[in-house]
Amino acid sequence: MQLDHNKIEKKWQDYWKKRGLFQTAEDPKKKFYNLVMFAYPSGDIHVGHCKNYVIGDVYARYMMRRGYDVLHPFGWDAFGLPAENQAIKIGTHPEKWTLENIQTSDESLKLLGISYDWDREVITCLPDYYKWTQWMFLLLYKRGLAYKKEAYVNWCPGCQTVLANEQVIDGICYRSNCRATIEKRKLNQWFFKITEYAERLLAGLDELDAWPENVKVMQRNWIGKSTGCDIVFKVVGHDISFRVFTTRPDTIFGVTFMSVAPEHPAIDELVKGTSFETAVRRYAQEATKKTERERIEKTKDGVATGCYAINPVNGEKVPIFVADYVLPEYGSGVVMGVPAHDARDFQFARKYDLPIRVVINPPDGQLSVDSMKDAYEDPGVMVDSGEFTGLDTAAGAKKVSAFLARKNVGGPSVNYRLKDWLISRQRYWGAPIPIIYCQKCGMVPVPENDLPVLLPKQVTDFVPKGRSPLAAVEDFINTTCPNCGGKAERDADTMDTFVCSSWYFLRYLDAHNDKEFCARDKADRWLPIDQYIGGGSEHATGHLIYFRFFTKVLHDAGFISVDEPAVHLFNLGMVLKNGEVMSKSKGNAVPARQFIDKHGADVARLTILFAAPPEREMEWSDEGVTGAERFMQRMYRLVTENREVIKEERPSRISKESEELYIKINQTIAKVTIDLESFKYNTAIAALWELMNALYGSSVRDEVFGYGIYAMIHMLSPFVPHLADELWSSVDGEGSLVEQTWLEYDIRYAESKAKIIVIQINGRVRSHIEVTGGISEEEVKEKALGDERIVRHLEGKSIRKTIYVPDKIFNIVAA
RNA sequence: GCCGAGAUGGCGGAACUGGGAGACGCGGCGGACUCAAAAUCCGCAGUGCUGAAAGGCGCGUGGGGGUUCAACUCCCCCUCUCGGCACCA
Repeated sequence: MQLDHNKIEKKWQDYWKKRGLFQTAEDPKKKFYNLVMFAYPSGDIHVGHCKNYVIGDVYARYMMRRGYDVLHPFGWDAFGLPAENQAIKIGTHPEKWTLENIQTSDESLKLLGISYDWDREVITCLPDYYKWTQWMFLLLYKRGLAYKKEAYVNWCPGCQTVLANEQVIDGICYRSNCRATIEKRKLNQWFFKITEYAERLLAGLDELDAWPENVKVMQRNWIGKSTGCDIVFKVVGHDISFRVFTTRPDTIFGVTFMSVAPEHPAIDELVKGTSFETAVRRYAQEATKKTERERIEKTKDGVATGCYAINPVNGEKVPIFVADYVLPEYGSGVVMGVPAHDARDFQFARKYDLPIRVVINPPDGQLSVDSMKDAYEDPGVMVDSGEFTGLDTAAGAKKVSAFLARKNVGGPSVNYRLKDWLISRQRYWGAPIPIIYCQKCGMVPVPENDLPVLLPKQVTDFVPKGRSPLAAVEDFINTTCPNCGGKAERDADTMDTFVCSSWYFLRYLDAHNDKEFCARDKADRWLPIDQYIGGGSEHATGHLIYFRFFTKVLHDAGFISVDEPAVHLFNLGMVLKNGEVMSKSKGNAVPARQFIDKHGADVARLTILFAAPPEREMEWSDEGVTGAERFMQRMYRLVTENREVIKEERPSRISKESEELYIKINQTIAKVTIDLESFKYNTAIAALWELMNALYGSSVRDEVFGYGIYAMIHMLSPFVPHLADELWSSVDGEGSLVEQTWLEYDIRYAESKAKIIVIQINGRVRSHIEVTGGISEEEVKEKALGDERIVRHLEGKSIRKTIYVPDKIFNIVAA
């Protein structure tokens, strides 16, 4: 009797669809929003992609059986560079390529039997979606959170567009097919003011108890809060003062120079018309041309400006340098140089023979400048610091801050590493930025009624030339001003696709609404996401910050009541093949469709689920497939060969010889239930496998045995739903198992009656005794000491003491 | 450099709150069925020494110390792997 997976799977998928089992309840009594991160449509899906969907599906189906009204949607993050690059390569339109990919992938996904509510599918590149992406832009614009500024930005020469900070990894483009070294360019670009939410994004992490710690740590690092103090240095002979940030105000008496970033706008004025001008200009120019990496890798250097600044605590004059180790984007782009207590300043001072002044001593010693090989950066005690001498770092920092504040030359201050999110892109395949430039009125947002600003389809030249291909589309660019009706031009840039993905979870709630991105009552009904199943930790400092940011903005604007999007987050490990991440471009992808065709969706599901715990990386191997296939066949046979004894009632009478089997059944129900709730699907399946082995090995074919098979069928349903429903119907079960309440175990038979108590001597296992029912410590001791092997081992030794762990271990300490 | 996660048989991986390490699977070996093979079913198996065998004794969760009657689990030090951050003042 062979299992015909193709036939069975088709049958049940059709049935689920016909019954509308996965259509979301309009009026949920017990809602559960189960969300799997949506995907980029890159051709067809492979088994590596399937992991996310399968794991999300197991959870969704389990929650359905727990009586929840589950919302389990899917969609496509459909804008983005690969479509455009493909268009350039083979001449097809990005939209065509993308929509075809989506269609193919949808078909494959449906073959997997995932319980999606397909009616809510969202596709971000379609106008009814990106209309609302543009609406989001306008919302941020109105709230002062979207702005345009000229700044040094990350330019990817490969992609011919600017990138957000989050998309630059080690100075390299984040796109795996690009990996070009990022350059700095001064350009006028759109930013979202995520920094305004830095503190709330940071503080909110403390409330996210059910997020993995590593993701929270990564976000904290990314936001990079430091507390310190601002200090104002006046420049001698100029009407300029620098407000510098430091985390170590206690080292203020050790300042011997200042360094200004080469990008700093004040440089011009400092050196104009002086003998330093040429050298400084040249240095600044060269420095700005360098990539971030080049700047990091070279030794610290700089150039004198001939100007001096005044230390506000002691009135000392210190020279001002331009140095490219100073970052223009952090703090004010100016730092005070304290060589004795900062490694970078130390290097710089040694190079230019600047004075090094020790103002902090270690708690238990004394530093001397001559013998110092490195800066002393740890906390210590202030010395040579006027009235502050003798204070330790913590107290000193506080006192100095307060002193500066009192004198109105600085004071306590906080800085974040997080930078504003650069969202404009010089590429075609994205949502157009809904802004119009009027010669008379200036920058004018597109009125909401005019949305969407449609992406023109007649474009044929997608080759990036440093500006958006849209700039060349006259029909698109030329428009009239919504204000005055005069001649005007549209913004030619499109938005970062991370903008599209920052709010997609809201669109699922009301996917067909053409009046709002989502009706308020629907948002209130379904938010927050109860379980977010994330693709991997690479999203920790990108998408997972952005969508928190959007949630907070929409909350502040009164559109949703939550201010964190997701309660639980579960991050999955990737699927590898031959030690590398499975992907089409690496050529190691196992196409899902092909695999399902040959082995079936349930085998694919089982292979994925059993191979490794979901959060860990898993290596795809054919050996895993063999096991899964065997499991399916054995289960199928178990049912077909014993159909007449399968019973859905708990056994009324438990005979002596089937008692242990009944206990095993109940233990399995308990174990599988716990594991389902905590995403330990691999051990849940191991438990099912054990029960199956026990059923195969059972010598009785009574009602306990029959109930065991029944329970197996039940428990299989989240993991291998097609097989489970097929078996369910073959034993006259009604409908689909997703409609059946999850099994409860019989608490009276949850613990094995037969116990083995291990007898140890000095912690080594020497023997064991078997007991059924209760036994007292005295009895155990008596039996243990009477045990032949124990007696032999105790020869010539005396018993010091004994330890008894009830029903488990009896340890004799002897010497 | 800093932060986080991890290292367990030939392999993927189990092990509650400190209580028999190696569940379950793959592969392997032996047996049954078969003319034979596949499939299937049953059994064996961490490793060393010892024993004809049943068994016995030792060693074993990256390495080294420690706490404990008892350590994969707790503490200290070290090595390696993976991920993140890193000129952030």
